[in-house]
Amino acid sequence: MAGPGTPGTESSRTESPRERYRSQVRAEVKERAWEQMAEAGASALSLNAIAKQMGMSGPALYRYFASRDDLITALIRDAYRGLADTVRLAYGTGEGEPAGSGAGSGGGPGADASREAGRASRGAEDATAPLARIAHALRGWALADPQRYFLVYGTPVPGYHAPEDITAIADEIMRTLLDACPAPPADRPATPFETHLADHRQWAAGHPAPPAALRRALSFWTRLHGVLSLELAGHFDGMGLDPDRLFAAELDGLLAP
Amino acid sequence: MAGPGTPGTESSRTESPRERYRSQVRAEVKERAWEQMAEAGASALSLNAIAKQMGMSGPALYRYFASRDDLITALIRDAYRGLADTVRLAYGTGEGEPAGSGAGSGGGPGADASREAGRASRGAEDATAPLARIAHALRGWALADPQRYFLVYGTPVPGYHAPEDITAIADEIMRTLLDACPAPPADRPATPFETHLADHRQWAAGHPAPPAALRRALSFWTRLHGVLSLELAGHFDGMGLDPDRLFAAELDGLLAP
DNA sequence: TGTACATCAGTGAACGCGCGTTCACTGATGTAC
DNA sequence: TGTACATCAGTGAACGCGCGTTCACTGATGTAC
Repeated sequence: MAGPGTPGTESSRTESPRERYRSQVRAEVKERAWEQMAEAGASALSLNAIAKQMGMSGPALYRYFASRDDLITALIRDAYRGLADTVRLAYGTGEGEPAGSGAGSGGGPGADASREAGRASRGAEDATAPLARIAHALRGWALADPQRYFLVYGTPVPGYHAPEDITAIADEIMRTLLDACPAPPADRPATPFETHLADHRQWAAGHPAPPAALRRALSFWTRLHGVLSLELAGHFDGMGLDPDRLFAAELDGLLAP
Repeated sequence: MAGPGTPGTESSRTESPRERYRSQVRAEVKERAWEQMAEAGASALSLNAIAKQMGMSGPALYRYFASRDDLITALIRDAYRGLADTVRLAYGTGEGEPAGSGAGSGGGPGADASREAGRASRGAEDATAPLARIAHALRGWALADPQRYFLVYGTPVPGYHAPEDITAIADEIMRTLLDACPAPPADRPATPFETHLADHRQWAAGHPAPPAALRRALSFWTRLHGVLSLELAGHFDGMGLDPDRLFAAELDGLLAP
């Protein structure tokens, strides 16, 4: 269940040369896969096409992925992992992923290192600043590769159920959001919906967040996903408005009372 | 460009028997297509499979649709049309689409008829009531067939550009939202973002809505899409919370100041 | 009312394609003594 | 350091599949005189 200190997706300490090579090829296959997806969408992903692009024969890829579905699942996992790391990093350090970063990475080593240090060094900042940083990091990550975002939050494939280790990453993302939600004034009475949430918080099991924070984390998630996914899908394109400002306005409304 | 009184998608007045038959078959093809999409997603849609299911040979369908893409475009158009009609109807009458209505229809005759009557007969209702009605109708429409909703607002196919008549329907939806947005107190100063919107309102060209209403219509759209698309994609599934209440809460927050 | 013709729905065969995947095999790389 | 063996990456041929789409044709339905 993704304990602390989980190593990066591929490379791990003390690999043999062969293992290193395997990791490299696996990584390149995925990179080509992302390129293909960016060009024609997830449904167009083809093992043979990837192999050809890499100068190999089709069957060769079966040394690295058991099947096409296996590759896709790996991509989904990497997307979730990258998103979780981006969010966690933005929460912890005051900066999101470096602006122009490509689709690859997945938040390798170094993510853990600077986290707590960053938090401690900040003085008394606005209580909502972490959420704001997360929001911008999230958007940056999504804009860098919209199809990657949609692989996480886009149109579901009717029969598909993500394996447990992926849903664990999804939970991790929600926990980070909860971590980032400021505690509300303790005297305010809980709304009926907040009470409902307090009674149905499987997704926040074990987290000390109070009802109002549950509510806020949920709103943060659903509202930002709303603007962001419409932007990524191009629905604002002919409208004339500036998506940056729309996002900022939505974020403002979210952070203010 | 979808003027007033546009007839239903297929059937039109004084059809010859052959034309009627054509319309029926076209409609059945689409119905099977929706079924197929509901089972395995849009990418799995196959003309041959539809033909087999209808007891015909594959090439027969080319009498009704010029190509697979042509069929998909027709489905997208119908989805937009159905959504626009649902929203317009909810705005005009005080009721959304009848609860259990299937994927077919597309808001045939009768929609225009009862519209204005319904508006007139209501007394002094809350100014936000139309938006609330639209919201619930929207959700009902989406839950009735999630893949249909995602065909409109889901993961985009990278190269695809919708034909003009479809984007016209999208505009129509926005206009209805603007119609439904209550006028704000005239003395409140516009926020910077509202000013920006007032200066970049291509999507609201010709509509008399004031800046605050533009803002509200946009928020309505993005925020409801946020909750709804996450719900439809199943992201709330293991979380324990009640999607009905989450939606209601988000709607409340949207309608209150 | 009946005949001649045009329209059009649907068929079956065929084409070419690219897909995922299996299999037996070659050749290079690493390991053990 | 050198030899014997095991591991494993990659190949090429092959299988079966279903897809979209074209084409020449049959047979039923509608239309004109």
